[in-house]
Amino acid sequence: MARKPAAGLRLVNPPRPAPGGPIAAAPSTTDQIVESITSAIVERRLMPGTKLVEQQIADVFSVSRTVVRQALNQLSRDRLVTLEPARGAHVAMPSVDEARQVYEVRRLLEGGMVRQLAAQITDAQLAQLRQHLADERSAVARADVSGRTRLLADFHVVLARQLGNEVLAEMIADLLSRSQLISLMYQSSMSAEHSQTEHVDIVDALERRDARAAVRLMEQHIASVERNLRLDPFTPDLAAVLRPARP
Amino acid sequence: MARKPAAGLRLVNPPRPAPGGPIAAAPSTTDQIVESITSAIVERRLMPGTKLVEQQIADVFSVSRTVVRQALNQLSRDRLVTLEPARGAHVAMPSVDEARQVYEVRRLLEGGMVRQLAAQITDAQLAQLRQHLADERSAVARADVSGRTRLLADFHVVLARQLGNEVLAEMIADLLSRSQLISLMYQSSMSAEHSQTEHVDIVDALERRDARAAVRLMEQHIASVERNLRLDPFTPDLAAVLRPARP
DNA sequence: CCTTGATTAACTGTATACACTTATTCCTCA
DNA sequence: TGAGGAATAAGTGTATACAGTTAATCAAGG
Repeated sequence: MARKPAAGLRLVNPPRPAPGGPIAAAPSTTDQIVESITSAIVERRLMPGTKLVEQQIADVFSVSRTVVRQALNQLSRDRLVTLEPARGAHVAMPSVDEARQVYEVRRLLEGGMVRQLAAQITDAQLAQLRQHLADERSAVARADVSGRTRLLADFHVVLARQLGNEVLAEMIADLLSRSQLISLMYQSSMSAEHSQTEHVDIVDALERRDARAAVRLMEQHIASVERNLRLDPFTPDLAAVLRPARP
Repeated sequence: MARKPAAGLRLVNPPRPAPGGPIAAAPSTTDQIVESITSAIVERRLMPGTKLVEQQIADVFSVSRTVVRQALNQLSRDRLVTLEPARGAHVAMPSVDEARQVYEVRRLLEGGMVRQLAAQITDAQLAQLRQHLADERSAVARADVSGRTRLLADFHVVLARQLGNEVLAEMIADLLSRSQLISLMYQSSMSAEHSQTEHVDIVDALERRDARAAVRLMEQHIASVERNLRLDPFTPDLAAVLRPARP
């Protein structure tokens, strides 16, 4: 590897964005790295099993290993990377068991969530959901892969937020990122169109304030996502799973 | 104010002795510190709001700040401590809103959990639950405060484990530690005896394989725990909440 | 040619150094 | 006396150094 370009004298301004506006919470350098690696994983630029060498990442972001280690620790708590003592960090490879458990918890949580939401949703919130569905549809139509993936996942978080429960929303967001890792690892055959129409059905049920139907549709939706994974224990998608780690 | 007498923190547990028994996964130094601080918080030796100075903790455990910072980062992801940039770590002070949200999620998750469990629980698992109830009763009888607190919380995790869902079990464990912080912050008036008998009722329903009753009892149990908090927004327990961080 | 063991390189884990930020102390002056 | 503000102490954020461990390389022997 070539020598590092003299980075020792950059004491002035690291990539800190201007703190001018009504910012909520300035994202720390660590958070930026977490975000960067997370999206790299979810957008399949980093395949499951890929080794994440601290110094390499540090060079990419022009920071020290200290910061990178913090980021990797956070990612490991999100289960997106695994840390083995003295062996380093790797993009996680969730097992079939773990996959099933994640979807089971999601059915539990999100089923209960829409049951409550059906009882208290407002017209303004329904309008917000309709808008979200329109965005989804448009992303699907434009074949905007990363946009539609994000929107299809955000749908579930928006529902949680509408319950006014940030604790729930964060848990679901965590489960969703794990779900996305799982679905890329097990090569989901689910079409985005199908997911999108199921979302529409759920919102329709919510609009009718039909709790029972909303729960049933949400559970079916998650089950259908799970069913479209290739979870057959004997023939996981080896090509995708074992592809040599070369970004 | 007079100068602080240097020893603001009394964490007690210095390095843990060699793990003699069956090794599961060698707990790293960081994990030991996380565990130590967690139990200090849950057992009320560290009150909400207490500042956690990195160097002091490092001295207690004879490690460098590097390790302590890792531990504090983990704890902050568990929401047991809050991290403010350049201002340090403090034992978290969950808001009334957050408290309500945590219990709402617990009702959702644990209600669904016992519903499923009622449909599939085995006699061996029931025996394990009975044993756990006996342990609880004995700890309550002996007035073993920290033991009974732990056992009453573990009951919920045991149920999750019996579903064979480790993902669920970990989520519930996280929610429980947050619940414990909440209940010590808002001075729960709930008696351990009452909690214990409610646990018995839940197991009874599971033994009858009565899913509906089990769900109802679990939801009532969690609601009753929540109801016994002093969550009145206008008169939180200021004495406990605002006590200057001086053990 | 494959296996095995020693040597070397690469990488992680922890400690330490130092810059920068926040809190405290203490002096000055109204 | 008390408010303001510079000086100072305390504490956090990041970089770097170094020890210990794992993985890779290569040599020799079966």
